Amino acid sequence: MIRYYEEIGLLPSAARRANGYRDYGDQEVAVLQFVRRTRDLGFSLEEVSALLALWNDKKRPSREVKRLAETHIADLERRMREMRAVIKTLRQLAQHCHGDERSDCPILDDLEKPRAPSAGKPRRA
Amino acid sequence: MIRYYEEIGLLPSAARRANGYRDYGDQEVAVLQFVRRTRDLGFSLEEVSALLALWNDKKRPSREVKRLAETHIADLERRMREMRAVIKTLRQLAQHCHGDERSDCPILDDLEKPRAPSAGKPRRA
DNA sequence: CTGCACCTTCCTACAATAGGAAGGTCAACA
DNA sequence: TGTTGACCTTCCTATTGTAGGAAGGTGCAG
Repeated sequence: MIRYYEEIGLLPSAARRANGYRDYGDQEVAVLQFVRRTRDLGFSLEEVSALLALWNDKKRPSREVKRLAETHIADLERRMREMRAVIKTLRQLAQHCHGDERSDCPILDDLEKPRAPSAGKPRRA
Repeated sequence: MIRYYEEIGLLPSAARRANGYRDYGDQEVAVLQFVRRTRDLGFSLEEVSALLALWNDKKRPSREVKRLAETHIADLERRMREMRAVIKTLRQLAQHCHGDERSDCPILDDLEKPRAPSAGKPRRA
């Protein structure tokens, strides 16, 4: 993955030791940790790239960082709302299903119906 | 996408008209709607495939359908918990950031720190 | 010396979807 | 009648990140 990050330009090319191995010092490790942390917080690699740039630019206004973070939060919140609606729908369906030996099943009956649940675009939230 | 579903065996090969075009009757359209609906509810193509099989098997016990649905619900709920934790963390970070011309930013300061937020595996929920 | 654990590059696959390129088909319209 | 335009067809590539195999090099410990 680190090699991939390097390849797409998210990370600068690492320094090499005499044997060709990548050489990571404290500074480089800090960058890698930064990337992992931002990834853990759900930022896309593109957003991580932007955050790295902001991180490296010691004089940028904090407004820019905050804006990026809030855009991401809004995105996560939208996805969470969609997810919540889906869960609600599914729970209702499951609730009405006997779940025993009988073959009639309101879950499948409902899935036949072509209506949409909530939002349209993102299928897998 | 339909062509892809056909290719991976999710859907049976569609009947063809004289000119080679795929021919969909009411039954086939119902299957397509079933797939779209299950996709909208966040089931993976593999799960959709299983649901289709259950749908086609008129004599299967509803228990099996319910089990599949509940497994999926549990999965969605897990992902939602992770998402909620991430959002909470991000909101706290954003809250302490001035968001103005000043360059000091607690968001970036925090991102340097290598601790993990909650779960480990799924990065992009 | 040998084995083993690492590293290197290159390439492939995965989940799903989107869309371009090149070509065929058909109905409508002047 | 001819042509335009909206479809369809297949084939191939890109996308977003991650995972891992294959083949080969490096270096340490026994």
